[in-house]
Amino acid sequence: MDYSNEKLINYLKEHNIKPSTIRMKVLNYLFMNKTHPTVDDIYKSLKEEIPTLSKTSIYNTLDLFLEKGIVKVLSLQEKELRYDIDTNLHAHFKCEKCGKLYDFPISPNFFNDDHLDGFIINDRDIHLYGICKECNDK
Amino acid sequence: MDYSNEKLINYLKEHNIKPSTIRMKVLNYLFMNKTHPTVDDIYKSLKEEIPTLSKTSIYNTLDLFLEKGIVKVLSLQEKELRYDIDTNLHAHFKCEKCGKLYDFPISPNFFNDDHLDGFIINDRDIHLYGICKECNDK
DNA sequence: TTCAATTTTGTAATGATTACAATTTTATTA
DNA sequence: TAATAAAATTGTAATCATTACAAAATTGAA
Ligand SMILES: [Mn+2]
Ligand SMILES: [Mn+2]
Ligand SMILES: [Zn+2]
Ligand SMILES: [Zn+2]
Repeated sequence: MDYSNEKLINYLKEHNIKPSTIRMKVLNYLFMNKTHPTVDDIYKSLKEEIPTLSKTSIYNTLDLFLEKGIVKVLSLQEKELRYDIDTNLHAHFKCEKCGKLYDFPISPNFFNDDHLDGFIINDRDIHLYGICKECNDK
Repeated sequence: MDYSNEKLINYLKEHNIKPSTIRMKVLNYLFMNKTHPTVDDIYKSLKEEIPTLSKTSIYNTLDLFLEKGIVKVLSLQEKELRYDIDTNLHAHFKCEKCGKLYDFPISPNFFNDDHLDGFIINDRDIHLYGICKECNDK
């Protein structure tokens, strides 16, 4: 079930983003598909309901969302870029077999490390790679 | 002080890599510059002593080193790729001001997490971003 | 409705990486 | 040593995701 226009508009406004058709569609997609999609995933899916859609618009929209802090871009191995609507602190596990990207929680004081005294940490990427339980059980 | 040819050749042979001029030069560069260099860093530096050097050779060599497991490639934010001759478990801190990439140790059982029971972890990337002590003190 | 601002589109440019064939170097054999 | 084969290196062209940018469409105030 898609999000209501009202909810999407409010969410965008709360984050100082002027609502527009495409911004609402992309936001709805990200809310509905918490699979850490790529630019192409988003583009291909939305292209079906908006045949005139341009990929540049997806880039523009995601760049704006990044700037306003409502998405985070994950730089994975093999130059793979994925977008995450969940900007709260958490880590990721990428299955090398099925390609699925799993979330898992980490503690905020994960990095209370003497070696980093005096360092200001603004951002953290914790990416694990391997075989997920599901693929492993087969 | 550069590494001796003998040492470079032995190191390559130990890792099932046939020694060659360029492989030795790249390996020596990586041993001497533990700064997590980019392809371009390596290319530009070696180009000075080997004017005929082709960038393709750097790509070839690093791909071979990766395949044989003697380097690790770090996929950082902004699509930045850096090469690390230290393949032991450790984490990285990138300073957003000076650009320097710091190593810091982490414990092997860092990821003994219930959420990952049944998952096989083959590789870990822990990348922090912020301002380093040195930049911060200024 | 008119007009300006903003959004969206479409196309061309960019730039890092890759593919691949030609050349050079190295090692092997006669 | 010379001839030959194998491997390494080079140089150029192709690829492809992303970016730049100008044109077109849409929106929203006056
Ligand atoms: Mn996530
Ligand atoms: Mn390192
Ligand atoms: Zn899997
Ligand atoms: Zn710094």
